[in-house]
Amino acid sequence: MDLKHDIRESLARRRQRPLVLEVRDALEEMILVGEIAAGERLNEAALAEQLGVSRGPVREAARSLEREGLVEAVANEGVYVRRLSPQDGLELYDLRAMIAGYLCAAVAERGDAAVAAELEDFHAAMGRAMEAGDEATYFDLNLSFHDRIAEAAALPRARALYVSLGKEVRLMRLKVLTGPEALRQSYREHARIVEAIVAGDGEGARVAGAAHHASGKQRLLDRLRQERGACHAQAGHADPAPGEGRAVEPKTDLGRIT
Amino acid sequence: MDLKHDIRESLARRRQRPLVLEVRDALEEMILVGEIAAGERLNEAALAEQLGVSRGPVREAARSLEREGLVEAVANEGVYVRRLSPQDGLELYDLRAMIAGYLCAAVAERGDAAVAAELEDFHAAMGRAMEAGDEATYFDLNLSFHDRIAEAAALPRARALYVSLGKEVRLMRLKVLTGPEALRQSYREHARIVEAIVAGDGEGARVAGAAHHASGKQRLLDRLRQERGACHAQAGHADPAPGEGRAVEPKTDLGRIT
DNA sequence: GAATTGTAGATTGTCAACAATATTCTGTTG
DNA sequence: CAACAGAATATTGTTGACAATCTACAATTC
Repeated sequence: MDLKHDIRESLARRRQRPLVLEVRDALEEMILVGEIAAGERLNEAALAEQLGVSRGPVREAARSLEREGLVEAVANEGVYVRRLSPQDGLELYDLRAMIAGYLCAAVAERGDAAVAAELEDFHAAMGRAMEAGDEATYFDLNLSFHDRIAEAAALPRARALYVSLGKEVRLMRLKVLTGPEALRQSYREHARIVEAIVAGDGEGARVAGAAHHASGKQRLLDRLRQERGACHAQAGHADPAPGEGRAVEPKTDLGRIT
Repeated sequence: MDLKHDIRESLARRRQRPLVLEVRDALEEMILVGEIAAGERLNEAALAEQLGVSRGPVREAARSLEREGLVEAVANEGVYVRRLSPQDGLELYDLRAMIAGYLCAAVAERGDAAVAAELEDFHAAMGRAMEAGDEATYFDLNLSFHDRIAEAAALPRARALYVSLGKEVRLMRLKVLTGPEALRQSYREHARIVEAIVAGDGEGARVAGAAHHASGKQRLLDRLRQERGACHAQAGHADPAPGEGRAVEPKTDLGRIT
């Protein structure tokens, strides 16, 4: 209900922002935060009422989110928060790795000393957070670090893609950057990236950036294996044929992907 | 006007396809074909009437196209067919090259003999078209060839991205694959791709696929230089400071592309 | 008792009207 | 004649209502 307040307020402040954008942001947030779970349907009327708007903007926002890959629409039935299979997740990591490499290379080749210094500062701060064992701070700084690179590359399409894929990844709701070893590894990889950028080594930056994300993929793989194992062990419940662990089709079987 | 007929007809045939999808396809076609020029505004009411629907579905379709990068919306003003700067075009080619490489590698590593054989057939047919100097046929086969690869890779997100980026590229309306030399070069590069896929050489396929698209980018660059040269020669009009040639104001001087 | 058909409720699909905003044209003034 | 103010017009933003469709449940039939 306070969401409604939020929207109305920001609406009053700046009338030039169309409702559909507010609604899109609100829906995106709900989805990414898990307030609307994966596989769940978005009820237009309910959401419209909750947000204090009519259904039109909600529908438009949903279309937007559909193209971005956060939801999928089924005719005459509704839009569902997308549910990612492990394969989908791995594919997303691959794509993100490639684009990250592209962005890092661009930053390095651009050779902007100010940006390089800024990244070094970020890296130093992350080092301190790591030493202090402050995972939350490290996590935030990590986000900013990569955002800054994406921005500094001056490649708008690639940046948008990178951000968008990042949101999609979040749909899996698997925390991958946890534990002191993971942090340490991340830190080392960041060092490589910063080094290459400072040195103006485009190819090196590409490789370092891609490798960094690839190791994230590796941790995801480990985590998936571990989850699958735990699932089997703790319940042994009718886990439908391994490799088909997608489940929760919106309705018929339009859902199963794998 | 016959578009209206088309839509109504297909609507009557299969009622399960929401209007917004028909409208989206129609708009996309209009844009890609150039019926609505780059920089032009999409008039909701006019389009709605032309297509025989109300403005709701048109608006939804526009949002969809916006996320795909074919149009950009300005608040209280309208949505405009996106106008690509040369930089945008080059960035699109880079992204497409990376993703193409990723797809080719996946196909090669999948090692599906039937797909490999199919691609060899395509390639042979393209060779015949090239010998016959039949550019149109070569062009179509080229499309199918790459579509087939994208499909066979079984990477849905990457494929969607590849297709989407391809549409964006078309916004530039620059024919890059023309002339016997270009065809011959394309054919040679295809040969490398097919070779690597047949051999199951993932890394080789990636490199070959990326290189193929990179040479497309090179041709684009040449073409841009040539256009710029011609433009300067014939008019010498106030070309705003090179490096700032991005522009893309939807309103004022929407018109010049470089 | 199981399967099937019919009906009621809920939800999405579409539309047309109204409100808000931007653009254009015209008349006035310096 | 140029520049500006203001009205007229065109266009987008938003809404509530209606139609079409689907889901779930109950009654009926074999």
